[in-house]
Amino acid sequence: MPELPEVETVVRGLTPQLIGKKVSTVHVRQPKLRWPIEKDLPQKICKQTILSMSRRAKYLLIEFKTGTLLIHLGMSGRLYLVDYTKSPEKHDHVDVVLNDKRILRFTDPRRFGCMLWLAGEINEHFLLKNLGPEPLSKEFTGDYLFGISRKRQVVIKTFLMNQQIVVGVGNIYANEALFFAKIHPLRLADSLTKQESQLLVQSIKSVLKAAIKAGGTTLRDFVNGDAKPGYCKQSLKVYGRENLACVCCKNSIQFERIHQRSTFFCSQCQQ
DNA sequence: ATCGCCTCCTGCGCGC
DNA sequence: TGCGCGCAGGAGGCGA
Repeated sequence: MPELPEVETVVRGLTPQLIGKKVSTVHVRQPKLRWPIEKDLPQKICKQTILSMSRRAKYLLIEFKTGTLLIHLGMSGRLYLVDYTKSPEKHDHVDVVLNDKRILRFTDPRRFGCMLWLAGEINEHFLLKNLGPEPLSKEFTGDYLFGISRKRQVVIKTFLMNQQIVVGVGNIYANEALFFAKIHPLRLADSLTKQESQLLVQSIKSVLKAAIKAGGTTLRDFVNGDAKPGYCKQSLKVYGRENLACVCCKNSIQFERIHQRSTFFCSQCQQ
């Protein structure tokens, strides 16, 4: 489900609901996630008050006085509030029960997500310390992308999805941003000109901003915290549109698997 | 240091 | 209707 816009949507939806709430109890039904949930995680956050909530890359961060709860939604994770009377279903792995009789519930069928307790300086944590800049920040510029891509012999699409280069760009938005920038996904990172780098960075920013504005992209059954369907499949210009007409030149959209990931592009528009 | 491949896991849609 | 197969929004780890 989640790339940056989806995670951002979840954070924005949940933050006002969670700030100031106190954790009553925590139920961990399935600790086997991407990294196992530590046995003492419940006691770390019980009786503590949620101070704030934020996002770094595709990680959700819930801050308490003594540390931070870090959550990643993986491919299929969801984090949402339910009434405490709603009984858990098959993939509802963690319930954080709040003092207002609501439950912050973590559901993740594929279990590629994670939930970790970080004490102290979070940016030193191994999952966070090597992350690249936020795509919507002022540090992410055409000059930056141009510089960091020199001598890099990886195809540009894979390069964009490398979280050490820039965070938050997943498979859908990598496809979309390359289409907007008219850059072929199989180009080597090193081959981009400065001008193309500028255009690509602008494309990434505008694609992500539009998706955030719409509340994330809905594929299959994803709904955000308010149960709004969000940015829809119809807004995507290339992703999932194999053999359909390019919105720009009417040529048919190509499909290719690049590094095990579905890639869609217009071979006429994207050079 | 960089790159490519494999892996974790379940659900779903498709073809037979 | 049921079965087997391949694929799905992520990303760390390993060997070359």
